[in-house]
Amino acid sequence: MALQYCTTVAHKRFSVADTLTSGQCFRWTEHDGRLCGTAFGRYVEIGQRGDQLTFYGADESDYEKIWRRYLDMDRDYDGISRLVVGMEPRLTDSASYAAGVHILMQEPWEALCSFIISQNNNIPRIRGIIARLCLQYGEPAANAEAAREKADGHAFPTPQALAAVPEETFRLLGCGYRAAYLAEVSKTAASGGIDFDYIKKAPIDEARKRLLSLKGVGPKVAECALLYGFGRLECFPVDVWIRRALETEFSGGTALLKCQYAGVAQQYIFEYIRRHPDRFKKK
DNA sequence: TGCCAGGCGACGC
DNA sequence: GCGTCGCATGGC
Repeated sequence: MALQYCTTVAHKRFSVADTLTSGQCFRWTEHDGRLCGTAFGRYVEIGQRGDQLTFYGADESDYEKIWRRYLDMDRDYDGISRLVVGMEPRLTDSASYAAGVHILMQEPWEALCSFIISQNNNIPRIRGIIARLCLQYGEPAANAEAAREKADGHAFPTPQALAAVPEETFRLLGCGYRAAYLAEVSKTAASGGIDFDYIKKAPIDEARKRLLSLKGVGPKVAECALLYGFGRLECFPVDVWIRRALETEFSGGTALLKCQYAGVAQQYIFEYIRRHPDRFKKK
């Protein structure tokens, strides 16, 4: 696609591909070696060569205002990695595998919906459902005229847009039994019943309590939304894969689950599992 | 073809 | 509080 602007920045030990395909989000697509997607209403294609990142379709202001924060570029991940490995030497290898993974600062509403949809579901199907929702109900990104026909050129639908969608339509889009959850949470959010700003900065157990009060949001979905959508790096989502890893590799327990950067440690474990799936398949 | 999926709510005890 | 079960649907 012809994109009018591009901005290049350098960043050591960051991998945009590892970050955007590490299970934190379900929207980015890869075309011609670039990661393509929309967040905060802007479309971008991100290419990487070594430490050089190029944001096609983004000017410097877009990078500063959106992508720098979305990709969490200002945090000291080297320091966090050293801290995590210091607490848990068994994570040395996975921390190095996943050294380039940052925690995404996604829009809270998108993260919440995405992980409601993700429950008891597989990633290709989750991606399909979210793509159809965005294409049907999400606004096209203002800077991506040519991407209008594709889901990755659309914003995630607002609570208001989804609140107007009948539950049955969510079913037709493939949501299955999660359709009821999505319909209800959309109505709640659209009527102001979810205080996203408060959840961002509330004491963590209070933030958890708020999300757990929503139908269709259990411990796993709440932890994912908090970690990937509310910037709460102390959260540690436990899914079936992580549970298996904890049972096999960390059966003696680990202090990491309660550390300030538990979510980063979880990402290291998750990345490790992804690279060695045969070790963790269900028996 | 079945089994499984980045789980949750309802229910019974 | 804890264990069990049903749930929609498509990928593999």
